[in-house]
Amino acid sequence: MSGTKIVTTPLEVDDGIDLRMVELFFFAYRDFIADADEMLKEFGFGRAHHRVLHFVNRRPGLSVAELLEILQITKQSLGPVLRELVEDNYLEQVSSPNDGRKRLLYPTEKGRNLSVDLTKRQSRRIHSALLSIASGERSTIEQFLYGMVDPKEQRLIEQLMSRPGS
Amino acid sequence: MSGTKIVTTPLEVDDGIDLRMVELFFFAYRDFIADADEMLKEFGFGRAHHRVLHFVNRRPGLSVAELLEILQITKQSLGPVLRELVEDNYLEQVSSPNDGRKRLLYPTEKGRNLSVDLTKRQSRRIHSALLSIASGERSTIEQFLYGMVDPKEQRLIEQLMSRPGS
DNA sequence: CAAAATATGTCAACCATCCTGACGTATTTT
DNA sequence: AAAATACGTCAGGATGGTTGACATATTTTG
Repeated sequence: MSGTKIVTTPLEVDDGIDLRMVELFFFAYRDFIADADEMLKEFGFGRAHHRVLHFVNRRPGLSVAELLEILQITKQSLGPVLRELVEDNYLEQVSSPNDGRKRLLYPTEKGRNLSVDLTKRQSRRIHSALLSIASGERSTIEQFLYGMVDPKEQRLIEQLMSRPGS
Repeated sequence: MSGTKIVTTPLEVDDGIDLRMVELFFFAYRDFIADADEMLKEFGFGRAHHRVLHFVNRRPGLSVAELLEILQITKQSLGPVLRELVEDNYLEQVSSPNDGRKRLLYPTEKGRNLSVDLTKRQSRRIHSALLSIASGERSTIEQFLYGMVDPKEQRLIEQLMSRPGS
């Protein structure tokens, strides 16, 4: 009854709601991801392929289990994606010499090139966005983005982004 | 043959690839959107509902056609989403007094409240990310995010983020 | 060495969210 | 009166994820 009355005033910046930042962040990401999506479509791939390609390139020799852990998806979802990437020669699977059960994932040169191209495109957008910004303030942006990550996850991604770990 | 050789060296920051920024941006958005997703799930809603709710709150009295324009989806995709939001009393549809064909969309108080709650949560994350940053540098972040948006779209979203235009 | 645990792959069924195309209806414009 | 517009809806399909169950190869354990 009373709760169903309609509201005619636009939602505005108040109550400490940082509407502007929320919307900017949304639109910025939308266009950022579109760069890669567009390129992937030409290859008949989707975002799942992109993520797999990226992390295998970041950590060549990853096992399937480790990849699932990072991506937080199920084996059954990964299956087709992995198969396609291997069939089209972007990745290869090699039985681990230490533990024959494990299939280690490596990019081919073709896979490395695609990964680089995808990242380069996204990187170019970032670069041009940074042009309008004083060179010393780059670290401010990094700090902000890092601060947006869940504190629980910060250590994990720190690790992921740094040197290959094992 | 030669192109299928496997690569064992990890992808690193070089060739002007801003790998760190690309990954930070990805993880930052992942957690940013997770805030809203989590809350939406409790209501049985998805991201499509979120976007509709948001823009109707931003511009009460929007027509269906205008909404489709903003969301860049089809009428058929919007259909079920709109129906659910209306059924559950988050939105109402009112025939336009000027043009009876148009159904203007308004949030109910319930819809306004949910929209505010969703945005507040995302805003809180932004706020805490900004805490570690010198107060004067907020505009740097804004400038960066704005610069990430397609130049073609910048005017459009500028307009969307400012006053209701119609 | 036999049994249990692990790593992976695969089959089937299901669900959500988008899509295109076609058509119906109410309303307004010409 | 006819045409165009705004909206809704029905049918069919693609994608990308899910869970459960089961098969196989390999390693670890008792």
